[in-house]
Amino acid sequence: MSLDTTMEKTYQPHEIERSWYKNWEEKNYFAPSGKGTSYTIMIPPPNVTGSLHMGHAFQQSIMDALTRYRRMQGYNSLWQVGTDHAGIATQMVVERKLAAEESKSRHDLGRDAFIEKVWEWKEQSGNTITRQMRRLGNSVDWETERFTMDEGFYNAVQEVFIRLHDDGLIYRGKRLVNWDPKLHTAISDLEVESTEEQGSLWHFRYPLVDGAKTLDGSDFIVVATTRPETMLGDTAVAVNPKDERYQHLVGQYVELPVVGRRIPIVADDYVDREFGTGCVKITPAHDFNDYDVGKRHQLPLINVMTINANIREHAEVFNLDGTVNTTVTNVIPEQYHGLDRFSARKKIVKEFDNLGFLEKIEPHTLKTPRGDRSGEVIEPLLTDQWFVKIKPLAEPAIKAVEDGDIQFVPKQYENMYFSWMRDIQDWCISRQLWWGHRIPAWYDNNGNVYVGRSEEEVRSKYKLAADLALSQDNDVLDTWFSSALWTFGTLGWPENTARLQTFHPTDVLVTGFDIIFFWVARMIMMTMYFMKDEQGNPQAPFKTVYVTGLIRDENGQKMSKTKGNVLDPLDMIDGISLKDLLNKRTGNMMQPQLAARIKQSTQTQFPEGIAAHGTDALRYTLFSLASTGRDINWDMKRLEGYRNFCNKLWNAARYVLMNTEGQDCRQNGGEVDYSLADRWIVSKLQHTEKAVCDAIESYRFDLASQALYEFIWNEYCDWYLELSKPVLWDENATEEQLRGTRYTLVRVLEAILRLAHPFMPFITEEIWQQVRSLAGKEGDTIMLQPYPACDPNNIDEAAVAELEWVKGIVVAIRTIRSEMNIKPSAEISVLLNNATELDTKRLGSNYTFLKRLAKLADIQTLPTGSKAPDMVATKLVGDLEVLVNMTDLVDKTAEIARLQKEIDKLSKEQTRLNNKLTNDNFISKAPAVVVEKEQNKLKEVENALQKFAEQLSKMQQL
RNA sequence: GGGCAGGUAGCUCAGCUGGGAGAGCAUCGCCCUUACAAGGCGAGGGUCGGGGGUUCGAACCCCUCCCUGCCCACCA
Repeated sequence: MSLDTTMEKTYQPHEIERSWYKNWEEKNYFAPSGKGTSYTIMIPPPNVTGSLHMGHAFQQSIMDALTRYRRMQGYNSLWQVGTDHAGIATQMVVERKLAAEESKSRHDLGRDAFIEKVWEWKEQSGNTITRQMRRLGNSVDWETERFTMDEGFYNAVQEVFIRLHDDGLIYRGKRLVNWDPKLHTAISDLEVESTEEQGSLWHFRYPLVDGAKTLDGSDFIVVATTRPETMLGDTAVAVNPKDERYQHLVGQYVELPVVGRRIPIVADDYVDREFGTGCVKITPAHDFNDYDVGKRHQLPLINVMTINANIREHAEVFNLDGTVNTTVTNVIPEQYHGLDRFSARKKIVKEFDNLGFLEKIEPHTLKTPRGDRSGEVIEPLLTDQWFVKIKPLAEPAIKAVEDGDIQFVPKQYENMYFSWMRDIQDWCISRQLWWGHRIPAWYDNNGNVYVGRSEEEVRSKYKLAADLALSQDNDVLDTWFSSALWTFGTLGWPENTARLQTFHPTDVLVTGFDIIFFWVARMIMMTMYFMKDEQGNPQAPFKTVYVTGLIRDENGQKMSKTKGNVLDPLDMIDGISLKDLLNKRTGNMMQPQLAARIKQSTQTQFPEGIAAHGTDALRYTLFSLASTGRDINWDMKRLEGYRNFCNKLWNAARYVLMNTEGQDCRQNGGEVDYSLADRWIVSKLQHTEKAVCDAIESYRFDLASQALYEFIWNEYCDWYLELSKPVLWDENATEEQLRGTRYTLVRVLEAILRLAHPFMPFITEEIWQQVRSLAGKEGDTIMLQPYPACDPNNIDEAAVAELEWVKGIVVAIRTIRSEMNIKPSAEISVLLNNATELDTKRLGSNYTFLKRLAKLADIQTLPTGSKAPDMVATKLVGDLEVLVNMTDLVDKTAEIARLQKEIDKLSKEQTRLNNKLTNDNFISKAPAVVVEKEQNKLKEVENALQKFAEQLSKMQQL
């Protein structure tokens, strides 16, 4: 063996990873080959100004493994990369920066200058995430990188908007929408999160007029509300039509206190008789349910709030069709003007109290709607917005999943998809932001709307006079509107490009369950509307949606900045000092008061900071934890374990190189004489190849990584490398034997590298480069080598059985050694009793293996008729008795205890089997094979028991 | 209120269409054996959330309850 290999003693990932990625990218290996069947994955575009978190690392590792796997299998593989402009999120970041650095708001700059700032920020920070993606080893096609606001996407977005509008599927109207008073924009239903909060239920008296009385003679009715301030906009009180208490009052009026407006009492099924008082104040302009009630009863809409959710000086009054209502008074008492919602609430409650109209206040838990970005309480507000009429788009999208054209993995997410899609509401797509795709619509001074690509096109399309003044809509589109076009927009649509024809529809979408509605569903709808196959049928954007779980911290908590438990994937790759980690976790916090606790928990958990583990270890950990659909509780110990695994593979390669470099590994052919171990490991490799491929095809990356791990560590390293030593170090070995073992060592290692490459791209490439020529392979990179496939012809079941026999004996002897406290250095002799002809034959051909692996002075069969020595320790391998000679090492008590333990275990098993086999029902009803199996087991157990019992009594007599 | 997922060793999780439970880490021994101490060899540890049912046989199928997490929904 030569020790002059160039490999370091431990695996040092950092430099290797950097240089290989650079090499791959420069050589353009990530680009589709242009040959073979196409395979496409579209990356979920991360926020352009964002940075990589564990969720990205997880999903991208999976996409990379799939892409590398298919690429190696010869598919024309495209992993499309790109980033998202992320409207609200990006705009907020830049606004915050602007406020912090220049104490300016976006309004101080004005729209054009602000947008320019965002572009600057995008240029400046936009490559953070792409740089991080390179560190992960992602084999994305960088040459065709896209951005959701690049020129091509701009065209696609306009085209989609205009066509949907012209097809009657986009409309504009004054509607009640979810309004974020902090961000000053409408948001969609999906961007509203409801949280359970403690509030009150206020009971207000509304005086009846025209002499009306309740059944018990009161001249007022009592309404219950959680939002007193909206009473300024009440336009009715509703009761249930079946409610005997109030039936007679339907059609009567109350006079709204504070405001003095006469409003009707109406009957509506919406009202629950059991809740509150059974009387509900109706405020159609500030509550979604009330809006619907208002529609049914032709009530006017009175908006009492500004876009800041402050009380207006004059209410805006509208009819249901959005026209201005001039008959209802718009007066709001002066003392409320300009108050925010919550101050107004207090003041109104106080006023009711003063008037004697406050019946009572009950504590009440309610669901408060909050904006997912701002955290602000959302206010239903009447505004002019653009909507997509979604039902016609949803129908084919539902059918595609029903028919199995699109499959979710795991399947249970289909239910989630269906339940949302079947009850889908029109999609509000306009946002009152500046950063995004501006809506391609123009208005004249009379409020007429013209939709088109440009002012010029609009003028000609609608045949407008040249002097008609037009101005473009100020709003931008919901970010998800453009990302919904991702699968085809990135491929050149609306042009019918070659890329579009080759790579669409795509194969699999890998994403988190949290954006199934936001993105996946909308992508399916949009794609199916715009993309058609040759027969004109709608095309699905992808065949499979692989839904990943969330990565949580070791306690199952969601990782978040405020909890201070965020782990940066790059820190696990490159390592980070405690000091830097603390800075990262406590610096720039929105709630600085949390810093102390975060500091403490971080110090406890990472007293030394985080060590560098390398990309491959990180990736392998992610794969091993990726059982479908489950959230992952991150475990640093697992990461360490897989770092060790990388090192194991590295050292196995070192061993192989030490023993093969400069030697004949049959690169040029030649006769070979394969050892049992050679034939065994090649057979095991076939099984592993099948297991790994099957697991990848079914998206079970945990099973794939486990099969690979077990093969490499427990079979190749633990047994095969050890078994190769007696051959390689045997002075009497023939050239054919040496060649056979070296050949097998190298070839199996080379296959392992290819098999593992999709999971651990860097270490496999590095080692592969060194074994390539020894393994007789051509090619510049492992990336483009064929993926190993199981060949049943290479499976030698007889060799597998025989090697299992060898392992059985070796393990039996090791166990005796350990339990009898025999020094590892002591060479012992072993006898095999009760040996069959086959045992004897196997012993003959595996003598040197056994001697070396069990560290024996000698091993032989006990000749028939001769008596075994008295002082032996016994173990059974099937019917074969393994006897370790203890004459010089006697510890009678230990052996008696050991035998007793064996007997106890066997007795239990015997009882169990006996019970089963004396049960007539079992004998008569269980399948014959099962009965036979159990009978054989019992025979074996009884046999073993007898032998141990004999041995025990012998020992006791000594 | 409706729906989904999960509860298996101290921890994190596997367990394919029912035939007495596995891995990694942790723990406990023994070893610096010439690829690897980021290692080697061996050992201990589980009433598979509770209860009931189907079955010769249940971690797995059915019913029921308990706990955890998530999604959806208008109770003012």
